[in-house]
Amino acid sequence: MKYLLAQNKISIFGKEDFCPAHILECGQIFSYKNCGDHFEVLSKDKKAKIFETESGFEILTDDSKYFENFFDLKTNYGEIKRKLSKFEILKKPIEFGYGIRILKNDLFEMLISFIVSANNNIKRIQLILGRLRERLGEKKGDFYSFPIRERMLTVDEKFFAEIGAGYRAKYLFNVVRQIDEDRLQEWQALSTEALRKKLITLSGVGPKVADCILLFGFGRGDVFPVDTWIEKMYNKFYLPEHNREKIRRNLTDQFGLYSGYAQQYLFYYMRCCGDN
DNA sequence: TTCCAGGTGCATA
DNA sequence: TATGCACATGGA
Repeated sequence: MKYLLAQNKISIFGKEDFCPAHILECGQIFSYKNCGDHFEVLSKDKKAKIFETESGFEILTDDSKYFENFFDLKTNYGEIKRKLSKFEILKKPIEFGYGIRILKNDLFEMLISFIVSANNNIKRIQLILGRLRERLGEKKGDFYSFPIRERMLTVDEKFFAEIGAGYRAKYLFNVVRQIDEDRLQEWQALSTEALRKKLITLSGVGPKVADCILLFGFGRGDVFPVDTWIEKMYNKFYLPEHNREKIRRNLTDQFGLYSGYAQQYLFYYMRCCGDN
């Protein structure tokens, strides 16, 4: 995919490997808005607006370098889709979600966001994270940044319950006392398995949340987060199985280094047209 | 009213 | 190591 980087703008040429609706609505990010004629995306303390043009898309932002990495623009998704299309089960999902790209989002934001996501629905996750930004973030013009860890250390468990986190309030209160942004960055040096083990030691982080952080933050394509939708998919298209660890092992065995990409096409397809 | 949502923690055997 | 239950909340 061709694109051009300017000071305040990224121009995307072509629409085959980049679709804002697919990228933002496939459940890997919760801080975005469909504004009708454009999308708005928030990541950390930054914002971008995406407009469709005749030849592709334009991403308007103060930090085009950040969003070049965020949207993983250097990776060739045409090639990934070609490789994965060999699997019969992925043909329709890839056709359906052709414009998906796996984001490289902020690590701390992913940690907090996916702890909130556990046993929760996407609408409510968005609501809770929006309140978190408004209450603890910094005002940046017309939006609020995602709060930094230091700011989250200043509130008690009750605060997280008040913004709607429910029983996950305790996890959030604990996890900001276990970890900081610097430590997360350092963990990038670890192997996926070692990193996964570290993440699972954190409060509110189990196998599924760890895999989401690995995929959408650390850019590890060799993980396959198994949630309720993937379990449904597996039971429909593979075998009757409710042990999520077994499902995970079988799917990572099948898709290897491309597990995370396969997972996103399948997840998006199941959520949008699970009845077909 | 009950079920479900991008599950995890903890007790028990 | 494996299984089962409790856990907030709001929409369908």
